[in-house]
Amino acid sequence: MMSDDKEFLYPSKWIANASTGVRLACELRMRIISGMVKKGTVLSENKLAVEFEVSRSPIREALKILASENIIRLERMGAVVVGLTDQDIKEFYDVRLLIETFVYERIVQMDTSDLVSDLSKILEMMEVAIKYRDADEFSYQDVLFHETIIRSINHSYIQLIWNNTKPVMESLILLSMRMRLQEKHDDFSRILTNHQLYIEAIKTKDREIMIQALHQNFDNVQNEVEDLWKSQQMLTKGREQKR
Amino acid sequence: MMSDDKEFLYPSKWIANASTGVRLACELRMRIISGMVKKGTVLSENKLAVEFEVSRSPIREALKILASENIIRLERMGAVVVGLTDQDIKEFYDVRLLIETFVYERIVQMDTSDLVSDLSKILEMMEVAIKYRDADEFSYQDVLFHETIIRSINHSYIQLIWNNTKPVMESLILLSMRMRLQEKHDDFSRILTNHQLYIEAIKTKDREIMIQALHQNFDNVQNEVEDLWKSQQMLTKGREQKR
DNA sequence: ACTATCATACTTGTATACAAGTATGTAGTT
DNA sequence: AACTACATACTTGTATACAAGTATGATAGT
Repeated sequence: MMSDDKEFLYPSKWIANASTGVRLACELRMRIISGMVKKGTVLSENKLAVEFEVSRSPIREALKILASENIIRLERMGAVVVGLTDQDIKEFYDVRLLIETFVYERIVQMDTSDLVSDLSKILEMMEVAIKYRDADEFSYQDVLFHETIIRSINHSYIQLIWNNTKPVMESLILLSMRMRLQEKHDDFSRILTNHQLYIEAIKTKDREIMIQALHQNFDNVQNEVEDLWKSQQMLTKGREQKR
Repeated sequence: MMSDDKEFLYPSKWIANASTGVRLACELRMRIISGMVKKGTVLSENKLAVEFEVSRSPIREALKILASENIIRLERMGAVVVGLTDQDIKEFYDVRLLIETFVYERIVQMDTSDLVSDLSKILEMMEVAIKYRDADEFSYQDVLFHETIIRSINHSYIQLIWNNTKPVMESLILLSMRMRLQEKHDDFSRILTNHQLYIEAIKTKDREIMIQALHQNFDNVQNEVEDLWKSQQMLTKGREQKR
């Protein structure tokens, strides 16, 4: 059993009833994307099993998951950490834009009253999360916001793409929000306004507004990337201090 | 070790040096998509292990793969076969269209001489495959054709989506081509003309031609779906005869 | 000093063992 | 007849054992 007395980057309550393998994947993903585990590192199943005090079975499961996300590369001897370059992150948002544009084209042909209601609820949750300075909860609701939009069109393969990209997005947002909560607190109100714009675009079915919302949202990309590198620097410093 | 003396739907030489788990995933995928394993069936790891004469480890690996493709659904007790509805297949081609359109927008900004050369080679391979009535080889080259186009833009997340959708596409094409080889042999020349059009669109960077090529390609969808249902009927009859 | 060979300590892939939980059917009770 | 309790035969998740292959380094020979 994976002991939980150590420090983990991934919020443990989000995966309380997941299998050990999935939990490990989430944690390793965070460590890799945050830069805590540096790219080029070779991960050995045995060493990971010892480090996390579990057997190789869940470790193998975790590595398979991360490999399917292109975060690591399974080779003959060991799993090589690939990580994310800023190029990767840009390309990641290419896909998000592609998907969300497609989804919106479906949404304008639907009855959206339920969806708008769901999104409004999530938006209020996000406001509460800010009020209590809970970056993790904010991230959770942020991801949920986009997931709710995507699920609404009931499209199996779009959903599949979402499932495959969600973990990376979740990690990116988590790291970015934790960073912003400390240094750039007024970013959050901009994010809220942007999400309000999403809702507006869905409610009015006005493509112009949607384009504006997407544009604003993805203008944040550059910021998030910067946050990521800062986050990595912070982690590095943190670790150096411990030595 | 997985014995290979039984009848398999998936071409064994395509996965000669893959792990047993991956091979099992390919075979199970074919059986599910072809309808040989009916949707709603509950697969048990133990029973599969006995049936394929392997241990549970590779079976688990295979089931994880199929679950990530939404072909099965892992539940508390057993893996439920989901399979593909015609709706799923339509949605599958939505995504293909989305991806290939995106890719083409990148391609028109590139130097495409190498790509055109690669594609021409594959096209000639396809011609040879037809000449020798080799449906499997034809399918292989067909999939490779599209994969080559997608790889050419070097986009990590588009590549990731391709990796996640390729297996299903491969299965669909395989089943469809095997069917057409018997009954609709002149379909193949239409497919070749269509692929020639793809090359033309890439060479000339003329969006009109590309739209035409995509249009023609995805007009085949309806045919492929029909082929799939026919293929299922054939398999069903074949199995009934054996009883 | 340099190269070839081989022992060794790693690696993954697969098989098996064990633990914990769940559906099912049966026996006993009301 | 209907309902409860429990034994049983399943299920998955995790741990461990074993097999086969690979990188590394030491050792012997030149």
